[in-house]
Amino acid sequence: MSDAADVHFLLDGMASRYIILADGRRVLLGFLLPGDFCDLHPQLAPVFAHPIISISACSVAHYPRRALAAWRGEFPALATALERWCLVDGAITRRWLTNMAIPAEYRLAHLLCELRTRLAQVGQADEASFPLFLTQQEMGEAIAISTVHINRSLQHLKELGLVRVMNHRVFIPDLARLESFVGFDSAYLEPGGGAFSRNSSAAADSPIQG
Amino acid sequence: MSDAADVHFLLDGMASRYIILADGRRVLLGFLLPGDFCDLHPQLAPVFAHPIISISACSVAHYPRRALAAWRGEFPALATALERWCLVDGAITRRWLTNMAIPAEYRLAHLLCELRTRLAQVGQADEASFPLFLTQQEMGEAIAISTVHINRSLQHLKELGLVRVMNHRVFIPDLARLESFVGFDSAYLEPGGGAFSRNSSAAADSPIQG
DNA sequence: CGCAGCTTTGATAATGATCAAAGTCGGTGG
DNA sequence: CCACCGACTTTGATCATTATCAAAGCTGCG
Repeated sequence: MSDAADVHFLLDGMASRYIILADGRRVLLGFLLPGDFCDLHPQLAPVFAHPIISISACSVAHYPRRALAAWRGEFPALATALERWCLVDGAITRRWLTNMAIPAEYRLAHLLCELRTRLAQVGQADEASFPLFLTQQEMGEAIAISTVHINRSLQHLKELGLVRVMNHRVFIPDLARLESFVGFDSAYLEPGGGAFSRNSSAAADSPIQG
Repeated sequence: MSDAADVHFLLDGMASRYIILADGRRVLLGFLLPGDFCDLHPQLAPVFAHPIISISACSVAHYPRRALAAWRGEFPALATALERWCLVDGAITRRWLTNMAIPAEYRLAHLLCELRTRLAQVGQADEASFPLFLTQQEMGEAIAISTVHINRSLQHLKELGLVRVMNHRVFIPDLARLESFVGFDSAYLEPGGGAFSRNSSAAADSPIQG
């Protein structure tokens, strides 16, 4: 079907970039949501490619690389879109890295905030809930936490009344409270957005700022 | 001197991108070595900028952003260089993220391997040694490990005979052994390089592969 | 029904953080 | 030249977070 020389673009579903460690463990390096380019980078350097798995059923569009390269000159808007995605992708990765310094429970809450915001950007989430087809094991692989500990962290978030989960859907009774709990600021996900965040006052004990 | 609208380019020294957590801790998100662009991204989205500190005395060149933008069309090679740097930068960040899943000692060893390779690329390291002006605290901030634990991990690497440190210089008695210890593969740092790694056989117990 | 995959729970172990204090070293001022 | 100071490193002791192991409950599905 699709050629290795194509560029892929996720239309629907959820996928993830990953890497396998020597001991067999898998590390998820990011999630791809509808609208994201799957493999932009490899056009310059195949060696950078990370394999991708689908998390839920996905539909994908693919364009010949050559055409894409040509379009970049012809349609500046496309070039901007590509660059924009590179930037957001990089910002997300740096945020994940930043979050490795905060405790498991916060990292999990942050992941949920991030996914909700990104899904909302593509019309698949609102303030109160969003679909999530990750297993707890996959969540663990994404934020470098054992499955057992994910389970306990999630339970604690539930006990705190910050989230609820029902058949593959996360419910958030009070989004502002959840976001303030982790000090979540969506600025890094909104390159077009203003330079100032809405979420200006995080809780005094929330682990992130900046 | 330099205008906020300039693009900066590190000529000499070492600098680091960082973020400050709510509890005051600092997280280093990457190191900038000679030849690296300091703040390419912000031209599209100021909100993504992470502050930068100099680790050692640095010299920096700055170009007006507008000129750079213009040059991109005019000189494809420059455009390629910029993209190349974006890719390497992203690859490094993803590798750091990957490494958060492996134990402290390996993470530290990996950082040393990475810095050596990058410094070698700009003629500031050879197989046996390289200059390093990081304090142990800064190393800890880079790989999310407490200062005390960095000290102990480093000591252990010394005991294993993998590294030695003398006045701001890291000595590596046997580079192949150190790299195989962590399963270090420099492919992600060499976008121009072949698709296959030289370092094909990592030690059976090394924590990274792929 | 019964299996497979996922979640949940309990118990124990390991990694790494934190706290406190002492030791080293280079530089600076008297 | 020496004493002191500040920044960094090292050590010891204790604590916390998180991993690991093992087993039992769930749940959807063939």
